[in-house]
Amino acid sequence: MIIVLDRRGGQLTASIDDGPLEPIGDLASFVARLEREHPRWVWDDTSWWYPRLLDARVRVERCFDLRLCHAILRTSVLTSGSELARSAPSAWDAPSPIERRPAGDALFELEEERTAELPDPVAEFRAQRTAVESAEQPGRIDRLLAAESAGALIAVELRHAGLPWRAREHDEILTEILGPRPAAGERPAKLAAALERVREAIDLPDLNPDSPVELLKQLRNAGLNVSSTSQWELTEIEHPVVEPLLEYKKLARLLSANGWSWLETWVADGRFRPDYVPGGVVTGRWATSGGGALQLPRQIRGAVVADPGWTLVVADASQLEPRILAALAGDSAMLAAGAAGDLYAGIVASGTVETRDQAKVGMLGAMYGGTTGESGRILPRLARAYPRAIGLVEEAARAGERGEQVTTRLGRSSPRPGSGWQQAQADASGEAATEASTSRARSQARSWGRFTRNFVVQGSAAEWALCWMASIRRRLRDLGGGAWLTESAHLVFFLHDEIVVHCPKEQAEDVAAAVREAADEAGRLLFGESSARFPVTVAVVDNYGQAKG
DNA sequence: CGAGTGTGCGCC
DNA sequence: AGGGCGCACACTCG
Repeated sequence: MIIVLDRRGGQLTASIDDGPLEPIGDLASFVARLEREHPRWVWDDTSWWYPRLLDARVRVERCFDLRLCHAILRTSVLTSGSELARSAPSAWDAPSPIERRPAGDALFELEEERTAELPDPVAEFRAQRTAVESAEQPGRIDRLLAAESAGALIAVELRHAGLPWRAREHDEILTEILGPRPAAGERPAKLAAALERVREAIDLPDLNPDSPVELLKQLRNAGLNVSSTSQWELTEIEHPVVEPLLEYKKLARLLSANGWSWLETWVADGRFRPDYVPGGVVTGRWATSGGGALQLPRQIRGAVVADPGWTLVVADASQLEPRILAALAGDSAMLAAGAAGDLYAGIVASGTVETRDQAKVGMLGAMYGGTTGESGRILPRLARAYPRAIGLVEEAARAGERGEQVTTRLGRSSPRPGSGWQQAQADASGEAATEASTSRARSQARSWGRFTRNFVVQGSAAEWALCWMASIRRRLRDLGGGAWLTESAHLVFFLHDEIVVHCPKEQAEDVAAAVREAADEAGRLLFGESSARFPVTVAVVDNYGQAKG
């Protein structure tokens, strides 16, 4: 059963299995009643519809998020011949139609106006189905649309549930590292002490360390040969100011990014609720807004504490990206290296490199396009041992340098380079080409090649993660046996290749098993019965800080 | 005064 | 000459 929901003009209507649009009355009771038939709900934007349903304690199993699916179908090479991809940009291509309203901000008029202008979801759904059917392997892109849409549901559920957060533990961590919370406008004791040592070391009592421009000037005055104040450059320098300055920067970073004001702004009622943005990154990874949820430093993860009687199941996929690459390429030698356990250890065991760190640095360099230093030296050895895997990323890079698109396992394609890029390439090969324009074009081409090289791996890994999470969600729901979302095991955090489940203690073992089975299922969804393995590390802990990452 | 830009650093 | 982000802060500009 397919049910398309429409909210144009502020009027809620529904079309069931291609029937006419009819008014639905109360949204939550309508959805709750029909959900028993296991329909696929089709709507313009999950982030508009689903929070309302969850607030009324109504969950749905599956949906198509037309806006997210539209973005995929417009760009994918698999559907590039379709009407949907060839027509002019429409309202469906508009960026982020819904901004979260700060509490108490009355933007009601604005929203009314917007609803009136929304495009027709029924027509859009038909166009999308036609586009999918036109694809060479419709199942591939259809799986991507389903996964992307499942992700949209999960994103709203994550925010609804929130990440359990203890202000008291957070404060203790900050006090331990920075000293007690100071009065407004003052530096915490340990930060002030580090600054004092910096000022002594270069004898500048009124140095302002928070201004990179001034700091750089002063460091150069003091005789340090640096071109920036970044830590990677400072660590190379032998000077008494370096140690205290790096210490200061570390503490200042914690204070400004995740200090007491962060806590007051983003944590309420014992929960941290960021906005997750599925499809927020071109590669298909999620973005977040509000509180920097995807950059939570390890230092403060100890503030994530399970409720009494509950526990956290933390799971991350081991060496996900190189495993994805091995599977994409069907590189049997690399698949074998990952078969026994740690993939990097397997590369060492094969005799390709000497240490685990070399294996890791070399693989990361291959996937990111690193050419210098250690990774550049190791790459030739990897290329000899794993020609298919390394060949796949090299080919993706060459395609990008030619301005071509590349495509992930399930069919998300990289964007075409912008007009500026194409113009630069054209200029460099034209009559009036100069040495400068040629070299600029080369540099831009290589840069785009590094992007497309990484796109296939990062994007396919993001697809695996979506499938993994969707499977976890389904399994947790079965475990819950009818209990409401937050009253049984549920997802509370997601970080590219890592998830956290909050569950009653007695469910922990079942949850751990579900998470592992879901990883196997995700591997099959992407790669069928390949020999690719996707092991996950699972930890059952009281607080997130105890899970080793 | 707010908007926009650059720097630096947190995460994967 | 290393991919993808978001955020805070300093700073500039209108």
